[in-house]
Amino acid sequence: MGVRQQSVIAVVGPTAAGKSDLAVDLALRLGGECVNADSMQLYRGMDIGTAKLTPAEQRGVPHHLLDIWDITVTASVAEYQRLAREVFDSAEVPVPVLVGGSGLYVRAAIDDLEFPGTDPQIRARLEAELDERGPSPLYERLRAQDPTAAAAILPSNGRRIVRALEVIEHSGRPFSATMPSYDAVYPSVQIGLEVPRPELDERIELRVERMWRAGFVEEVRGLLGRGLAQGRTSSRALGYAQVIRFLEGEWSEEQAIEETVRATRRFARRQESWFRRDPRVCWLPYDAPDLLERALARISEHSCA
RNA sequence: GGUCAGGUAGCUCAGUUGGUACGAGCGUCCGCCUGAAAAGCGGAAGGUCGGCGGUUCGACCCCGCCCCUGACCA
Repeated sequence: MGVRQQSVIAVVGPTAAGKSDLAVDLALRLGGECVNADSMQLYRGMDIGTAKLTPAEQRGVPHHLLDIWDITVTASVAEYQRLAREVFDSAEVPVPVLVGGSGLYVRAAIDDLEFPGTDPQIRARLEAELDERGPSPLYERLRAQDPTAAAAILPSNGRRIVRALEVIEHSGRPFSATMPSYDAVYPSVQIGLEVPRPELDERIELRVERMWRAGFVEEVRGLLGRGLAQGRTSSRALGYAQVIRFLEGEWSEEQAIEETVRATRRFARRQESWFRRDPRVCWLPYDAPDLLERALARISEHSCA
């Protein structure tokens, strides 16, 4: 991995805060290019429900890592990390503007995170066991094999227990469950967009309604014909999961809308708590009239005073 | 006007045959997060049990009156 001279600019924050637009503004001013850090916008065909910028909205700024995965493939942070770093390292991208609300993806791109590999066989076996017996026996095993990891993972979190056991078995080494410190491999300036809760909640509701008016249900119907329901990651995307339940007759359309709003708000809270934790993020009010100038100022300071 | 059902956490509702409300789901707040991360997981705060009076050592649970909601009858 190369070490850049020029910082990576990252625009982070909760969903519906206006990250994409600010990223384009920044790219235009800095002669940069956008790099997507939104796990769902990586999928081809998931446009309306992920609030993907249209070509017109991209305003001529090149966007990387959009539409690169088929909806049937399972997402992978490690794979994303490789791709993002390829872009960062490319000479043709002078100023990368990383933009997206997937916290882990942002960190995978810029920070010192190493993913210890995966083994489909082991994974499948552990997952089957989780299905049959629940997390307890798996957790007991983890406690015996890697007490440190066990201490950091809750006994009820089957998913993380499985991954820890997978890593131990696959790599022969303990699963280091401790969060790495915030060591950037790529020098970066992170701009966080801050939105007061009531406004954020309202924006989310409006955005969901706008998606429906824009033909979200039709988009999902089309994707179902291309295997959306089989996509392990894509079928669980916010809004998509809810529309699927509507189309399968389990929920009314009203219910699907309400649930999408609710789930999106919950997600936004999780995003906030993820990004809040990172001391490097420079928070700016999303509606500041001079938002762009302030963001540029932070970038040139290269710090968050 | 009468009869019946009901008024318990922000919301929808459990529950106590009288002894300090085991409440639940949702919502809210907070947190965790290394190959599914728009996923997965955890914690906390919320109630003078409609009002007033009575019976009782003691009432959210019993009695009376009142207020509100819904259904039905006139």
